[in-house]
Formats: sequence, C-alpha cells, structure tokens
Amino acid sequence: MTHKSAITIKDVAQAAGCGVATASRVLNNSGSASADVRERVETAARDLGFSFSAIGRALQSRRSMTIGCLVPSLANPVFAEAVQGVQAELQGSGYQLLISCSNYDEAADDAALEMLLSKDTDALIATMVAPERSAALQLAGRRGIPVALMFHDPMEGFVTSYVDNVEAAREVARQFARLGHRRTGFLALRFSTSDRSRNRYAGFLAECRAGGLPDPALIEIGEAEARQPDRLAVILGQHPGLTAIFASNDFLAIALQNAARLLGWRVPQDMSVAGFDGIEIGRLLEVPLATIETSPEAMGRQAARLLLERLQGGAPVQPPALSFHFRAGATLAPPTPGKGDDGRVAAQPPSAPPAETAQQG
Amino acid sequence: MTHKSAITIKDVAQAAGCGVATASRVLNNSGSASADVRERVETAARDLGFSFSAIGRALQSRRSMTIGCLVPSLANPVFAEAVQGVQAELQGSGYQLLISCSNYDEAADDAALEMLLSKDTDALIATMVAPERSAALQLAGRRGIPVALMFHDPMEGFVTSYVDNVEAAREVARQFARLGHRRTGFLALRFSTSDRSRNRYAGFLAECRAGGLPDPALIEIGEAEARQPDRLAVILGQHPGLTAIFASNDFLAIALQNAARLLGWRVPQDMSVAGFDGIEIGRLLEVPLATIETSPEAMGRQAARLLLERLQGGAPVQPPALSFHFRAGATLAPPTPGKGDDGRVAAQPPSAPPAETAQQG
DNA sequence: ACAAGCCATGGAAACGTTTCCACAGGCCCG
DNA sequence: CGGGCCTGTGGAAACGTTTCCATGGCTTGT
Repeated sequence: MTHKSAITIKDVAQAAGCGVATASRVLNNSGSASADVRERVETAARDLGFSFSAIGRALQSRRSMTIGCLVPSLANPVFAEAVQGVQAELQGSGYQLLISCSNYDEAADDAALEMLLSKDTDALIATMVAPERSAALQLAGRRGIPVALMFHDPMEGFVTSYVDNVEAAREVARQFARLGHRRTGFLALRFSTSDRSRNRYAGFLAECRAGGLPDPALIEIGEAEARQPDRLAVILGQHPGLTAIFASNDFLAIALQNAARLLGWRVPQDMSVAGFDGIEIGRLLEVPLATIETSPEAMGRQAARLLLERLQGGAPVQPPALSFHFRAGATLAPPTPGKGDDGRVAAQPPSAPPAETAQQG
Repeated sequence: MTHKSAITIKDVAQAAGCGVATASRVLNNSGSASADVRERVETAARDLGFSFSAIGRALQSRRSMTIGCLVPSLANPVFAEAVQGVQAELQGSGYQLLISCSNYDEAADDAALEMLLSKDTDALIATMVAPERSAALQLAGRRGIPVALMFHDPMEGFVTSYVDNVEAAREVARQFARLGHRRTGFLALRFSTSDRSRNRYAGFLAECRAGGLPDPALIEIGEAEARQPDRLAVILGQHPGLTAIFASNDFLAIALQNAARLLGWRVPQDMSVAGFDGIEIGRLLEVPLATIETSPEAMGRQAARLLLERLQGGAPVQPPALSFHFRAGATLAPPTPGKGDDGRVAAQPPSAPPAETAQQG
C-alpha cells in the first residue's frame, strides 16, 4: 500500500505460502485449488493490494488487449464521436483504446500507424488521408493484425465501416434539382486530404449530370478561410451566379451562411445551403440546416464490433454501408426567379411538398 | 515478411551471427560494437523487418511509455478538444495515449481509472465526476504515479489544469448587471455530476449577491430536455420573469434560444443569453453568442506538459488557472423595460459601451 | 488390496527485451 | 616485456505472468 508499487504474484504466493503457479490459478479461477489455499491466496492478494501486471500478461499471452485507433483529429466532432462509439463498444470487452491523431497529414498518418503497431496492438482502427497508399497499413495486414477502417469506402483487403458518400451526395443533388436549382456549387475543405470530401463531390457532380444540370462549381478552401468569415465571403463573392451550395460538412455550411450574410445575401432566398454530417446544433438554429444526417457514433461502434468478432476468430466480413438520412431544413428553398441564375425556370417546379427524408443503407 | 509475425531480436542476432546482447546494443545505439557487426545487425534487422516489441521493453524497463486519460465523454467537444491537446503535446515524446470514457458515471469513473492503472500506465490524466471521492485516484497517488487533473479546481495532492469557473461566472454576472438585468437564471445540465457546472453557478450566484441582485433561478435539466426543444420550452415557460439566462455551456445556450423561439420570445429583446466554453460555431451564428471563451486544447496541452515534466523527474508544481475571455455577442442586450421584470430600471444604465473582453489568469 | 485415475500442488520454461558481468584480445606505458 | 586498461563480445539473469509437466496423495472400481 504505502510501497512504491511492485507487488507481484510472487509476493502473493510467498505470503500465502504456496507456489506462484497455484496463486495464478486461484486468482484467475483457472485450474483447481483447495478451499484452504484458495482462501489464503485471496486474502494475501487483498491485503497486499495486488493487481496483475498487464505487461507480464501480455508478454506471456502474446496479446496486449489493446486496440490502436488512428483518426485525423479529435477536434473534429465527427471523429470524436466515432471514437466515442468505438470506446463504448469496447466497454467490457477487456480491450483498451490507444489513440493517435494525424492532423490530416499523410506522412504523420503512416508514422502514427507504425507507432501503434510497434506498441503491439492486437487490432487497428483507422481513418487516414490515403489508406490505399499506406505502407504501415499493408504491413499490419500482412502481419495478420485485424484492421477495420472507418469513413472509407470498401477497399481490397480491409473491412470498413462507412456511409456511402457518393449516394448521399446524389441525394442532395436531387433535392436541389427538385426545388429547381440549376447553378450549384460544392464547397470543400481539405479536398486533397479527404476522400470523403472528394466522394461527396463526385456523387454531387454525377447526379447533376444525370439530371441534365450544369456541372457544379467546385470551391476549395483552406482552414484559414473556413474560420474567417470575411475571407470566405471574398471567395463566395467570386461565384455570384450560384443559387444553391452543398458544403462538405455542417460546420462549413454554417460558416458559409455567415459569409453570405456579410455579402448581404439571404439564406435561403438568395442562396440555398445544405451541409453534411447532421450535427445536432444544426437542428437548433433559427434557420435549421438542411443536411445529410449520419451517425459517426454508429460507425465507430460497427468498426469496433468488426474487430471484436475477428479477434474472437471470426472471418473478416464487409458489412453494407451505414444508412444516412436527408434532413430537411429551412436553408433550402426554391431559387428566387431571376436572381443570379440564368433566368430559366426549373423544368420541374416543386409541386409536391419537400420529401422529409430519404433512407439508404 | 510473409510470416505471421514474431521476428524477435533473437532472430536478428542469429541472422547477423552474433549474440542478442550485441544486437540490442547496435539497434539501440548503446554500448560499443565494431563497424563490422554493426553493419551485419542493421542489415539483418532491415531484411527481416524487425521492430522492437514494446511489451518486452516495458517488462524489462518497468515503463510502459503509456499515459492513461479519462474523460467523461468524447461526444462533448470540450473534452474531445482537450484530449486532442493532450495528444498533440505528447507527440514526439514517445508516450502513447490510452483513453477511457466514463459517460458521467461516478462508478464507471473509478472502474475505468482502475482499468487504466492495471494497464501499467506511467501517468494519468483525468476529468471525473468526483475526483475527491475516487479511491482509484488516491491509489494512483500512493503508488507514486504522476497524475494531472483537467477541468477541476486545485485539489490537495494533485496538480490540475483548469480555468477558474467561479471567476468566469462572476464576469458573466457583471455583464448582466451592467446591462441592467436583475432577474436572472442559470440553466444547468448535469448539475449533480459536474463540478464545473456547480462552480459556475456558485460564481454567478456570488456575484449577483455582491451586486445586490436577487438570487438567480437555478434551472436544472436533463439530457432529454437539452435535446428536445419543446420540452425545454415547457421548462423555460415556468420561469417567465427572467430577462437574462446564463447557460452552463454553449450548446445549452443555443438550445435555450431555440426553446425561447418556440415560446415566441425574441433574443435578446425578450431575453438575453450567455453561454460558456466559446465553441467556434457560436461566433458564426446569425446572432453571435455571448459566451466565456476558454481553450480546452490548451488545458489538455498543459496537463500533458505537467506530466511529462514529472516523468522527467521534475517536482509536481501547480500552475495558475488558464485564462478565459468574455466574448461579447448579440444574444446580450439590456432588458426591455417593463418586460417580465419587476419594472424597476437598472441602478446603473449602460452608459459605457459594452466591454469587449475581460481577461483573467 | 491393487491398479487406475483424479486432484492439488509447485518447479520450470517461455514470452522479448535490457543490462550486468565475464572474458578475450589488443594497446599503451612504464 | 609485463601489468593495467580499454574495446568488443556473448552468456545469463531479470522483469511478471501463464502453462506444461511431474509428483504425490487420495479415491474409486474391480
């Protein structure tokens, strides 16, 4: 108790007057032991305040009971929630979570993964800049370490927990089109380092084309513009003809509205906006945000479950994409005739009330 | 490479035709070795794809190079950012982060801490429901494991990284009073499990009294009310006389405005609102949120730094509280005369323009 | 009453690493 | 030319645990 530490099973065995093997059996409830010695060992362990050394155990069992988790950043609530989901699912399984962040840096990604691997993690969960190029990820696979990806589309050799960004983005495009929007834009943050962002654009673009609409404008911005409304406003001002913009995430969608306000544009009258992710605050705003609702928490849970199954000997099996859900919001309305656009009225004016939801998955 | 795994230093030594001791010395650049054998060992290690087993090392060195971190939940961006700060500060130190969440449950708190301890973590960072009652925390202290708290006020026997919630809340009360508000309220979520919430109320109450104002109404709500605007509106409707409400965090402040809207109250004309934390979205809203800005990221970084210093042999030293900053916002205005209140005009009408900021720490 | 089996038990090996120690050879200096 | 001292090297112990195996005593069935 008052000692520095270091009460090993050897101390317990000595205090109980038995061998370490016996003490181990008693404390693990494995093998047999007489009531007598069982009592002595348990008392000794309690009195000495003994607790197992996970390291000793790990060394002998070749399992660290640790799962490594790599995400771009915990400052992004989407990833934080996913990790929370992983954590929740791991509760009670005996596995602990070792986390690492890459800050959206591809080199850091690989380095962090290697670090986790060198820590003898029993399994890995990762969201990366470019999983398809990651040497460390390949290495993990070759070593037979179970790996689950999160947020990424299915990829040869790895299971993943994901939402179909392409399909979700198509849904947004359909909503825009149904309201009569023709000149649209896609506002992207971290386009080069996020396959999610790229997939959303790809889906949006594909559906616009499928609907006979002009290609959406791709507006790429950096961190700085995202958090400085005046700078974002300048960029937005360079795209005057757009009547609806799809932002690659909800935070961006809110920042976008702020920038629009600086330009004197009203949402949704002068410009419609849709986001992605479905963060809860979006629902509470004075003008509720139209967005694609997803559940990062469920994604984390699923990824963790996939790993646990494999750790228990199951075969890797790729589950279907998680469902998403279009959340209607007041940031979305038909374009004001004559404003910005080329003046043509939408081919299909919104006769039906806006669909509340679209399910997929 | 194609093997399951398990290339140990023994294999490297064998391949290089030397003893394991020599291989260890070469690979660690400790002790001496001839250029000849050095070359052979390095080649062998590279060819075999050898990497050290952290477990073997930990067992022998008695240091796991792992730091445990316990927070209530990663779904709360405040804690997620703090962990991100911890993570960032630990980068390059060689320490890895083992995280656990208690979901605001006191029993889970203690269990999780014990779990982390049993994993042989070299140090601990924790935010708990009740650190002063935690047996596991005491145990860690007795074992000589460096511990740093986060978000908690200084506490005998432990260093902590924190912001002075009492003082910050007093600042909010002063801002309210300066604008002429008299009948105020404090909206609290998780009052019983969060000393932060309680301290904020305590400071708010103290300053109201110091300013000769009536005691603020304490409005406690649960998770359910926080995320269902209609239910929150019902509760809010039971407190008709209040002209300004201080919400214990920004999310709550936004939900509160939503509820007010449902009641037909305008913010700030019918009711002023202030939050706490300073989340970024608050700045981007159409009606920017008045709040206390803090930096959870800095808190995490500081906590991590404290631990690293102690792990390098430094003595524990309690740093001063981190600074906070009152962020003015459009949710705050003088009360409309005659509305709700007892009709008396504030003793000190706001002659000076609202102070932009208040610094502390 | 004796063989066969079961139960309780402890010694020892193994896991992967670092480090202490011992040993051998070569060098310098007296 | 011999003693002391570095340098390079490898064997072995230690870290804390689990598990294999051997041992010895006891029970059970014939």
